[in-house]
Amino acid sequence: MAEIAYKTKDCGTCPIRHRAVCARCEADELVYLDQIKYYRNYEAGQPIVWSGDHIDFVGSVVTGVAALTQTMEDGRTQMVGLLLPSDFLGRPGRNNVLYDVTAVSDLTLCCFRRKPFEELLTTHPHVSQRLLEMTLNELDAAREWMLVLGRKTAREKIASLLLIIARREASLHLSSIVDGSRFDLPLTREAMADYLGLTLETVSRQISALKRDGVIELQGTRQVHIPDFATLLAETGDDADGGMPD
Amino acid sequence: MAEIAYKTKDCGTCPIRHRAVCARCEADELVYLDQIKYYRNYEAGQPIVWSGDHIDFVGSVVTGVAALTQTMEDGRTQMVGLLLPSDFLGRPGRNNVLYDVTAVSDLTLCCFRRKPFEELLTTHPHVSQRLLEMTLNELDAAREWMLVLGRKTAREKIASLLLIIARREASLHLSSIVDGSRFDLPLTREAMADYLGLTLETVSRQISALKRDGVIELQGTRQVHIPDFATLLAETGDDADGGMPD
DNA sequence: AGAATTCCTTGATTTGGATCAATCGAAAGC
DNA sequence: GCTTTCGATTGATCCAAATCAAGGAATTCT
Repeated sequence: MAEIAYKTKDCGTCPIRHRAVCARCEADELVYLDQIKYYRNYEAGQPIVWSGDHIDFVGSVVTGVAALTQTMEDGRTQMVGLLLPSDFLGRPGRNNVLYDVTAVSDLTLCCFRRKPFEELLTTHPHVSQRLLEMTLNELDAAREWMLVLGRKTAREKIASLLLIIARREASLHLSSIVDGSRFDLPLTREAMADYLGLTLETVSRQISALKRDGVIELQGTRQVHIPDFATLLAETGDDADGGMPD
Repeated sequence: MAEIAYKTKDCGTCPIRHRAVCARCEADELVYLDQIKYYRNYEAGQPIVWSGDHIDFVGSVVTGVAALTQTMEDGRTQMVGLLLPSDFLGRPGRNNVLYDVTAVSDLTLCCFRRKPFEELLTTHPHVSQRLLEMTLNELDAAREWMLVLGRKTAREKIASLLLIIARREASLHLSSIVDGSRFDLPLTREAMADYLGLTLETVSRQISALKRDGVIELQGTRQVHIPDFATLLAETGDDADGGMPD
């Protein structure tokens, strides 16, 4: 079972605290958030909540990876959300979860009890504005994902996923030496298949093909090195610019 | 080109005005919204904005259907948003559009100039809370759509789309005699294909198959009658309950 | 009325990815 | 050290949907 640790220490990647609260709030709000904040730790593979469950917290990923998945009656499953560090989990105003949430790797969540968090939303407008911004970003990501699911080939799907992960890795290590061109895949082949609407065999074959063609290099089965981002980008089928910012 | 009509009359389905503003605001806010509100009309097939364009308004669909689509270099396209009456268009805080937006049928938008609307968001917190709620709903819809794109068969995809449209139609005529079991498809076969990640031939074949099997009835090519919702639901592959509310 | 266009249907063939099946390597348990 | 387990790889075969192709029905244009 998940160990629940009540602490008040800072969690480096929490976007609510750091961007919405710290940046613009007064000290008393920090104290308030600290009072309703706690940490949850999960091991790789553990379920966090099941679809339909009551849920009394929201939170964000501090370390590790969590996945939202939907399952059909006959067992077909599709991942519909991939939560990396700093991503937000949970939906204010809803009591029940619509998706299965599982820890894909070892995972630490920074959680807030839902009721007081919802109160904070009504009393501190910029928190809900920050949440709106984050949700809109997530919607944009979901729509890019739809293009991947609906129209890309297996090879393009794999290339797209590798690029997404590489970029996220890079953004986590902004100020460091790491360039994002070498990283550990946080997903099994099966999880990648669930993300991309493929089978794990096809994922394995396409990764082997990309390796054979020199687009990526592998150390063991999980550590990826991208010798040239442009080559990988060309394999995704996307435009070179990929949507200009603001 | 789009006719831009400056009017102040009420638009029946605008969720910002009716749910977020009318329900909880004072009269002066209505006046303010009226000052920045105007209508745009488009004919079926007309583009509204292209990906990358600057956009200076947000708004919501009053009548008709609009689509957000993404296009790859080689012309493959995927619809990533289907906007029916009462759906919101545009992203506060972003100057440029990420998707092509087109009128699928004749369309009327109720628009607000973006800058004053964004000011309203900061001065009237419950508007941004309402917008958050709407965005979260859209994200849920996007995630259900991902399951459709990633894991469903062509037949299940068609059944799912028909059910989505039937439900939306029904919700628009809540208090009327119409039961949603008979409606006009607002989409061409090609638009349905773009929605579902299929070709238009496959869409046509599967619709013919559902008709042959008595799941749906057709009057001409667009008017659909659903004799029994349970039968159609069974064709979607979804759970019978389909995610319980709250 | 006839021609052109748009939307849809249906048939024949191909193909990319699923499915079924065997094997391998690394880590964990006894 | 040996076995079990879990994740990954690779091969052989199959099938659902794509592709290629021909027409049909309804609407608009001339």
